[in-house]
Amino acid sequence: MATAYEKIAGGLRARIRAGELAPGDKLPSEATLVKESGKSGPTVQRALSVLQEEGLIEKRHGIGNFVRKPRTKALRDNCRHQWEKDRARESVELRKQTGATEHDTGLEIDDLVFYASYRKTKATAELAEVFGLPEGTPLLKRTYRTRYAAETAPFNLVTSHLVHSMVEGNADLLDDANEPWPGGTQNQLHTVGIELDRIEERVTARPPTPEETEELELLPGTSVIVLRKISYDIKDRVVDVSDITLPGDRTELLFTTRLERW
Amino acid sequence: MATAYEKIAGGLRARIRAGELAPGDKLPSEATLVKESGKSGPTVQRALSVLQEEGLIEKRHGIGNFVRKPRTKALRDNCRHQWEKDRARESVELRKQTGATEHDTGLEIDDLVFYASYRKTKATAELAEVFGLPEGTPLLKRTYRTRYAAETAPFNLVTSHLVHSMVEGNADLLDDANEPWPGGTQNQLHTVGIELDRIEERVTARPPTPEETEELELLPGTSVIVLRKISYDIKDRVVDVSDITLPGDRTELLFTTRLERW
DNA sequence: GAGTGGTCTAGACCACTGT
DNA sequence: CAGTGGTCTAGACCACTCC
Repeated sequence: MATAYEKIAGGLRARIRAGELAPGDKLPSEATLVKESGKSGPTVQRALSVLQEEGLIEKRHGIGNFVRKPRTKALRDNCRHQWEKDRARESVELRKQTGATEHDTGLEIDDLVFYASYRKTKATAELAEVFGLPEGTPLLKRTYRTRYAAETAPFNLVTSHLVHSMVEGNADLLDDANEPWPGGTQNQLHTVGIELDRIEERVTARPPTPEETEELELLPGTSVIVLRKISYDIKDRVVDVSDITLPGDRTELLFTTRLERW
Repeated sequence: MATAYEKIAGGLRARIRAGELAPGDKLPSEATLVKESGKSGPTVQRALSVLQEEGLIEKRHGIGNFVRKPRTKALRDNCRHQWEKDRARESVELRKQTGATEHDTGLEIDDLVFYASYRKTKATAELAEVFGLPEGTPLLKRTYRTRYAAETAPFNLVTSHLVHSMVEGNADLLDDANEPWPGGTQNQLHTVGIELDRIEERVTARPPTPEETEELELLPGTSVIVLRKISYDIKDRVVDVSDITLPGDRTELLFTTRLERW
């Protein structure tokens, strides 16, 4: 401790936490901080980049440094799975009205823009183990991007894997032109006689890769939530393995665990 | 784009991803990189600090820079709640054997070291809203640290809030000297006639604060998972609000959602 | 053009690690 | 002590934003 840049960063951090510098406020210019601290430009910049990595400030080139505002978080509720299951056997008309994402966000379907792309692949060793199938088993790999119509960045990156032999009975399921599919994956599986029993979701967090930063338009000082979702059918087979990347500053996951009564 | 430090970082990142530099391997020394790149020392250092923030490398002062190894993750399974509820009415002897944490990690109770500290506080505006009670309502604030006996850093930071008037009927519940309490919070609540109906867990992620980095002994380039756990009793009252901070590189949360049959 | 942040250098000096 | 990374400077020059 007590390096020059840590002192400068610590002073500013204290002022931000005390509310003296409120979210949205402009920090003193770097030139000012150089004068006040008596340290060099690069040292002041280092202090500021520490605060940026902590997610406390946002640097805007040519404008100034600002206290970062908390972003409103989109909720992703695990009741979405039961909700989607309930609708999987409804009529097309009803299913067309809204999907699970709209259910979470409370938005109309027109507020969302949706991209999907399918590809046939073979199971890697890692995926084969999760599916409990031999390496090289044909899979259908599906990638999705969903974003608000009003924004440019998607709010998640999704890669889903289905077992090819389980879904090839319905040729419509192999063509990404049919996305967005009314009723979602659970309805798609229903068309080939698959009913889900449970969904496992494994959650962890890490700093974003440069590619994720790019695609999700993340600011420096943001983490990503990484979610692996595994769907089991009523015969206890793994039918879908999805990897989902979510921006940590814009996402909140909600899981409700109901307990049996005494 | 295509700045000097980005090029150097990009080259090393590519070599790491290709496996040419495997986890645990030592990177070329900074002096070597200066020669190879023809750039200055600080520029090379900047490239390396980018990779550090991404969690790709680990800097060891006086030794070298190394490709970071993935850490083994402790699993936190939401079935722990039902498991804890089932044990809440068992005998003391049985409850003493293991707690929910041991259940998750598969460890013996002697492998864990446990700290707890209680304090009486008043509800802030934010907590009051979650509890659905007036601001200033007396609460029992409990902070916990749990760590492996073999390690120095705790694997989580927990702050739990109970409504004081709900638990003061049993004086033992107000004294942190009684921790670790066999059977955990659900048994504690059982002693004052409270049965839980469900648990809501809200999960998000962000970079750690300096204090969290310190307490959890996090390396630069690590995120934290922030979990707010809200416990509802069978009368639909909020009885516990806990905030839990977990290291992103050592933790995996597992949530299983069971679906109703058609 | 004035103001602000971003990149980069060349080199000094300090601190930690292992022999 | 040699090797390696960490901090810091003084100043040059570039890039973006706003007026």
